[in-house]
Amino acid sequence: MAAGDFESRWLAPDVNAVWTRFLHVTHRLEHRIDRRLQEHHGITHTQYEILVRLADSDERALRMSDLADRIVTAKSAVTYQVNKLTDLGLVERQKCDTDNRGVWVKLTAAGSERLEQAAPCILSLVRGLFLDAINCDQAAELDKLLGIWSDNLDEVDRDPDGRLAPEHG
Amino acid sequence: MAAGDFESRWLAPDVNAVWTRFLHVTHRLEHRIDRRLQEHHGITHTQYEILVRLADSDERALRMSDLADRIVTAKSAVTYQVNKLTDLGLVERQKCDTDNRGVWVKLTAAGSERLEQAAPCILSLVRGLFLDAINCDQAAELDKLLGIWSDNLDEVDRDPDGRLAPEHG
DNA sequence: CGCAGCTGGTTCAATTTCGAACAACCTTAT
DNA sequence: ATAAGGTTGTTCGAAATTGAACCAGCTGCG
Repeated sequence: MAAGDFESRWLAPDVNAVWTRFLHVTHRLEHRIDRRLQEHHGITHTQYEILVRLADSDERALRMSDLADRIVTAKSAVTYQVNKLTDLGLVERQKCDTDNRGVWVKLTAAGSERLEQAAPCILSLVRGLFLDAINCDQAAELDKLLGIWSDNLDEVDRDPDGRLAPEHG
Repeated sequence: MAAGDFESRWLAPDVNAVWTRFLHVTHRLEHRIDRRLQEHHGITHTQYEILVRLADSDERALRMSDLADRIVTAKSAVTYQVNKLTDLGLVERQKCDTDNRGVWVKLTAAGSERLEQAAPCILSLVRGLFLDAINCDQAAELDKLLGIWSDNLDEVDRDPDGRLAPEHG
């Protein structure tokens, strides 16, 4: 088997190591944040992310689908979690005047408060684990990489099985 | 509120953006790989990862706990998935002679074959999405970052709530 | 030896996620 | 107007994940 042949079906060992490590680290990060959040603040990482996205938005409200896009889950999962958060009083649904199908999910005062309680704890964790390790240049570099990956994902979303663009065509 | 005060509780906007983007991209990647794997090869990403870890190991076998560490899930999830893979004939359990509690999970010929079928499909996706975007220097840089993050995670695992080392102590 | 404590793996109930199916509503074209 | 096609959000059943409880076997110390 030719070297190029090998390369085309498998990954070079070092590159493979980076990928494996990437998966491993992202999973561990996710896991650790989730655990900290649940133990100290009684909410899931998903729920926390919903609160954050809402707080970051104009009017502190977002549409269900918009939320689903931002936290990258199925719509049904958003319905499920918004129900939970509503029960907790951290979030409320409001009718959408311009679209009768639509629902605005809005952060309540209690939700805002809960977020402000939880955020420092999580942000210090994220800083300690993730951000303190990189300087400005590296952050910029990483951001650039993330941008490219994101664009690539957009492209794959348009053409999930890569039929349209066969090898640099 | 002083600027430093703000900084200590929240993240600077640009750094925050990197973190948000990181979460978003990693979730999308995960999601896309999972989907491709299920549609084309009828196995989950978790299951695929198990096969990969086994294939990468001496004797093409690993202990249950070892597997749990490598794919970063609860032990019970490994039990569940190994049962599924056993039903599919892709994996088999073997007694451990040195420890009667222990179980070796071993890749079967069928498992090996299935992995060889699925791998190119996934690797080309990973390449296209992730790896082609980075050159050697960037890969090295990323690997270094991942190493630091991993070390930080090790440290947090030893001291989950950061009581022992209060602020650069 | 014998017993306390630890580790490896499974079982179980509870939680979360997913995708498909669905109903309601918007949009566009004719 | 109206019919076709796309969106929005919910419901539902199936699958996956988790942590706690548990048993069995190892380890170390008296």
